[in-house]
Amino acid sequence: MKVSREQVAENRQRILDAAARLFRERGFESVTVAEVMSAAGLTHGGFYGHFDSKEALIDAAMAHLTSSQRGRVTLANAGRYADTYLSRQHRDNVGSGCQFAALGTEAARASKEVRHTLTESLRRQIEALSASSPGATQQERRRAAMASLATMMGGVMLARLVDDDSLSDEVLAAARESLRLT
Amino acid sequence: MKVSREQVAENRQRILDAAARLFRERGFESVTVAEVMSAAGLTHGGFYGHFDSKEALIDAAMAHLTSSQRGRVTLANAGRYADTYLSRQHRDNVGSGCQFAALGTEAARASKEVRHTLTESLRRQIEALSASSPGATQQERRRAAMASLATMMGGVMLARLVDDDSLSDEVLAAARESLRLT
DNA sequence: TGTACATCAGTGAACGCGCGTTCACTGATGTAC
DNA sequence: TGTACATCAGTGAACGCGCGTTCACTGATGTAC
Repeated sequence: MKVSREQVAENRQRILDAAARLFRERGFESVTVAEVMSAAGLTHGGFYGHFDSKEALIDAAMAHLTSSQRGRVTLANAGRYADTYLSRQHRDNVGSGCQFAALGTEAARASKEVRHTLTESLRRQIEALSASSPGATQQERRRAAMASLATMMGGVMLARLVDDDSLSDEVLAAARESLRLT
Repeated sequence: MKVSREQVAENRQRILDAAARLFRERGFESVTVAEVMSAAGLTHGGFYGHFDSKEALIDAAMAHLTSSQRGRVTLANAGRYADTYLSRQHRDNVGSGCQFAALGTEAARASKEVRHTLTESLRRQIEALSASSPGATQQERRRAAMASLATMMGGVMLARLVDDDSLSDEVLAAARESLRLT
């Protein structure tokens, strides 16, 4: 049955929200189109009315996250952002967390489009974080921001893969500590 | 046809080498058992004589890497290791590089066994790097080592996913620079 | 504003391909004598 | 040391399941009058 234009737009958002959460939780490959549609309250057949392919959904979901998360960093200063990023809260909620820490190594092998989307997203995060990073020159602050992001993303990635809670906490604390010193 | 015991052992090593390379290059899920066997110069049917399942191969391949890479860090001091790790050479050769930078976000969702294998591998890397890390106490050196590893792994992960060569180089340089300051 | 009809978003069955896994078979190995 | 035979690593066809994708159909929407 046909649905209203508003309903179509809302369904599309629900598909993107579900995809963005499921992809972060379980990876691009092991999430099925049918699961995404079901999580969005729809049936799988309607998927291709919204997207050309699963690949296109991946790209759209990454872009959706980028736009919905824009501006987050600038709300806090660099140190506060790092503490939030390197928290147990973030580590334990991969489905609503940073797409780089959740999908980074897979994204490196993703389509040209996905990589481009994520590159632009990273660029914005670097710029936002540069503003509140230490350094005398713009380039120094930019470098500090890039290094901080690497530490944060690497730290959360490691904290998530480790199977020992105490080591995981140690990794988060060590990364937070090292960012406090910069 | 039956083959000699030495040949069996050599074949097993070839399967593990091929798997370790292919998994790092393309991820656990998109590499097929048949591809691994073919890369090892065998046919897919013989796979189950060596391993119980693809999952068991993933675990064995990660353990294989861990044991074959043991001791690498200790050969150089922390700074030299970081420069090598954060090199274009490493970034551009994912198939022979660090398993965490190549597979980290996928590994966080892998089996209990794989996560355990990687946790032990990380523990060894932390200990090896601690020895040449800055800090007055053992705990400070350990924390410095963990933070450095997070920066290195996050840096290479980001440098690989970015679709812009100059930004990718900048990320590597920024991470190297920040480790030089610690 | 009300009615008739064309449109089209969503449904669910079906398709086809790829992949992990199994299995009967082959023939070289290695052991018993 | 040489021979006969049991073992078993590897082969390649086949199986079955799951997933991305397609398609005929349904029925609510929204437009033309």
